[in-house]
Amino acid sequence: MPYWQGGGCRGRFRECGLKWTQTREAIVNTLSSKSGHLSAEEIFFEVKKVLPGIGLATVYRTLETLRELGIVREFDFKDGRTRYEFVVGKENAEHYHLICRICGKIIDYEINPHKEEDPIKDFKSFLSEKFNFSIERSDVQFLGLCEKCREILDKK
Amino acid sequence: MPYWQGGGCRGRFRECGLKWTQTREAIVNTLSSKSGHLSAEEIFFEVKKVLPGIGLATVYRTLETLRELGIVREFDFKDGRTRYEFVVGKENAEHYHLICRICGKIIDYEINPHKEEDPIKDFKSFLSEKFNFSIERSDVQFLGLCEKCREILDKK
DNA sequence: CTTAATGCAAACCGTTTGCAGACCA
DNA sequence: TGGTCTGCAAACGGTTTGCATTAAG
Repeated sequence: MPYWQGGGCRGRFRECGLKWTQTREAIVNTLSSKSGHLSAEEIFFEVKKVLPGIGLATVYRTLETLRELGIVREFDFKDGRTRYEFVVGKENAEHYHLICRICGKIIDYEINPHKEEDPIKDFKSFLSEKFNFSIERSDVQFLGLCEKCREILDKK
Repeated sequence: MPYWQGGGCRGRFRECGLKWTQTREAIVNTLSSKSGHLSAEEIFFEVKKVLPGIGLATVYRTLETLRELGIVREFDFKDGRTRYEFVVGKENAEHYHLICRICGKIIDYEINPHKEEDPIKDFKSFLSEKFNFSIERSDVQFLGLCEKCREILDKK
């Protein structure tokens, strides 16, 4: 059984005086098993398979709690819905996204802080110092054309 | 008279078979005179001072057109509304934003490509090559604490 | 005179909220 | 048992759309 089930997350909830319910466990399990960037609705339908009675509002409320606890992270890919990603086990990892403006494909480039150095670490230090600003997290997206869509465009 | 009024933008509109109307001119003038990151509603009320009969839908439709023409750029600062910025005259400039999570203040760090080199140019080249992806524009935001809010927090 | 652009109001849609009932500690 | 949490449905708010009218070229 993965370590966070009934473990890490449950403990974090309890420390904060929050209750660990089957609904919350189901949502955390979905987030941790499905990789990628899920929308609230996608999570809702996924959890519905296990708990058919779940409500969409509960998913939103749980996601907000999970975000406050640092268990999930929000992303906005400008498609009209917020997307969520499970970050337990990679708390300090940095994400960089390449988003294709044609097909919407998202390439996730992730830095494992134990292995590699953040490629824009120096730039962050520079900005922190220049503006006396404490950077807590970053949201770095590059928009453009993926390989396939560029090939299709080139042929036209 | 600034060069874009009845000039650059008007020409760009005509080239595309689009009409240059007083409404569009008023919106462009507002965008170019008010610096910063305006929401559609802020633009709406600003233009209303000159054209009281303007409708909010027209502002949205015009902003979409301006975005397609590359005259404005969209930003999402996670406050629930899209923000727009006039980019004529700084087409190749890169923007980096520091956003305070307490007061919402946005520090805009802009690179003038004629004077300075993009601080994350190498990282972009690296990603482009690694994923065979053409980066057209970037959206780089750092969230954290500004000087004042950190001082307030420290005193507590 | 033709076609695009506008204003209005209603629709849209992701998200939030109020509340009565259910559940965890 | 007491305080959360949940599901439901209604509300919310930024954005979009349909349509009749107006205005640009």
